[in-house]
Amino acid sequence: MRNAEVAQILYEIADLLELQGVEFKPNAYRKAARNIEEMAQEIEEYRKVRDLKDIPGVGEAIAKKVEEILKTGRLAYLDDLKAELPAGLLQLMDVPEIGPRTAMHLYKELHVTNLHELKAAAQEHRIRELKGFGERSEERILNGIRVWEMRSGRMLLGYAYPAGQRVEQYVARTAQVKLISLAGSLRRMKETIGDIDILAGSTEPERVMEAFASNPEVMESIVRGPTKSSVRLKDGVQVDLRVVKEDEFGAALQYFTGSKEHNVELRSIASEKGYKLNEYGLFRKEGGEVVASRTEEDIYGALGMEIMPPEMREGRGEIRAAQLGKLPQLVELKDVKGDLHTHSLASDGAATIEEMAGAAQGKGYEYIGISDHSESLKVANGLSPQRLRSNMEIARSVEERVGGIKVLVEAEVEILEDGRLDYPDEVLRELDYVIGAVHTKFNQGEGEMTERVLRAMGNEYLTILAHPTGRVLEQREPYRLDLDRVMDAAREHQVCLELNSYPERMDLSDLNCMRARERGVKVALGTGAHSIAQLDYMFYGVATARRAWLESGDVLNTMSLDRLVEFLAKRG
DNA sequence: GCCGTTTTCGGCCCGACTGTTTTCAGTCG
Repeated sequence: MRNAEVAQILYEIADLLELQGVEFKPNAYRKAARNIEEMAQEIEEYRKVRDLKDIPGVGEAIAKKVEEILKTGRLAYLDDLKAELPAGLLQLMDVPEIGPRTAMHLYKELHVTNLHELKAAAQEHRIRELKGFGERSEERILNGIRVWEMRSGRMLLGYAYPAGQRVEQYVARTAQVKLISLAGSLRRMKETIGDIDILAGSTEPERVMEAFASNPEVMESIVRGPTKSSVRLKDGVQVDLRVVKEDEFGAALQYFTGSKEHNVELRSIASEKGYKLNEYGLFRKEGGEVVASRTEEDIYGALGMEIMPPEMREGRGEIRAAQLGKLPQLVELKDVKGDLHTHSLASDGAATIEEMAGAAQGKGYEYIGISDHSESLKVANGLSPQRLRSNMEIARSVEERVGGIKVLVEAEVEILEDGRLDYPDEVLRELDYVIGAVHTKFNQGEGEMTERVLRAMGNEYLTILAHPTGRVLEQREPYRLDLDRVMDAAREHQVCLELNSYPERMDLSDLNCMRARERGVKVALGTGAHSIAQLDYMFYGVATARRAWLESGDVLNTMSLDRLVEFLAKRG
């Protein structure tokens, strides 16, 4: 059983307990679930060598339950909990504005057990008759259902970031805005974003709120207070704006950047030190005078630690590292010396090799890898060996014409159903390096898929495994693959795992990149760009690498051209 | 249910906003 599946069961327990009005336990279960979900190792392996109680948040009781889950694949306790309440009640809590209290209340008073019945009850005006509810609450619930029905999931970072920047710049034009920043999960560069958070510093919040609401991209206003407003943009995404005084900006930025787990941890440290931390500042508990508030550096500094980049603030050990002065030197965009995965007109790209090389040179890259698809991927106009060779010649001549950039000729080679590569070795040998990728037969079983990928990695010409889990965010689950074995093989054969920066992929994920780093497997950054504009996706790939605590030395293409060539020669 | 250089028992982050309230409960982030 996978860590995510174990965690899922614990999350479900938390939701059910919360529904029953049980205090504190839900959070205990969630904490344990989250730590299991994010473990570097499969919990089945972990159990063999260590005590489950060594996992933070897992004590006597949860350890026993996890044992039961791992042994039997299910948990009697969860079955019992489920038996006490209708299954659809959990679904109610997915509707914005409906929490555990409201869900339970509606169930007890109106016998509403699922979304369908909730909608009917609201439309028949039965909710407004309840004590504690009114016309407005009923409308709010109906609106919540509409939003729930409309929303297709979370927004991808690659699209949310530009949207956030647009709104930020719009608000920033207001004269009363002295300081402004993106905040929340967008500032932490999470791969998907629930809503966009923006923080402004100003002494005239009403004017800022006015400007915010006047943005032509705004469809409706959700809440409007003196310090907090929320709107929904025409494309459905929610944007929250907070306005604080300038000298509180640092405290507020820290607070609204989060994550929740990071903040909870930081607050308890503040409390241990005799302080109280909130969005207005760090205060002494006794007397209440301000200790720090103006900048984030001041806050973290007063708590006895270095400030860490927003991408790290996920409550994954960064606070401890900061206390010890052992924060990593995260990789930066400027460290990247070239894009290792791009496409040209020859297969399914939209630009010529010359145009791609010119754009790469304009970015200050030392090299670019042109990796068109291999022959069997017909939908992408995959190249026959003959066309591949003519592509190589074009690349050489481009190199001479454009100058100042090395064009590496490679290919994104299909890993066939049985793990063979789509070109014979004598063709692979001619390439500067080889990227292997799975684009077909996603539905193989875990054993079959793992063997397929391992066999391909055993090919001496394979340098990089592209988008190793095959997921497409919000669309397709990763294929069934034993990633632990793949990572072990990657280390053994010196194969690099790709962090494909295409917003829909972002594969490996931040957590999987962390696992790669811990195992000493190098990560190769590539955009999979099909056009010149998409070369910019490198920015998001670097951000994800930073979320994985990767340093420049963990990433293949921070190498200079000379070192890269040396590295490739050693392999092939 | 978990956890501990203030605790092995008694805590468990904290504040804004909304709606239905005469002082607060629920939700959200």
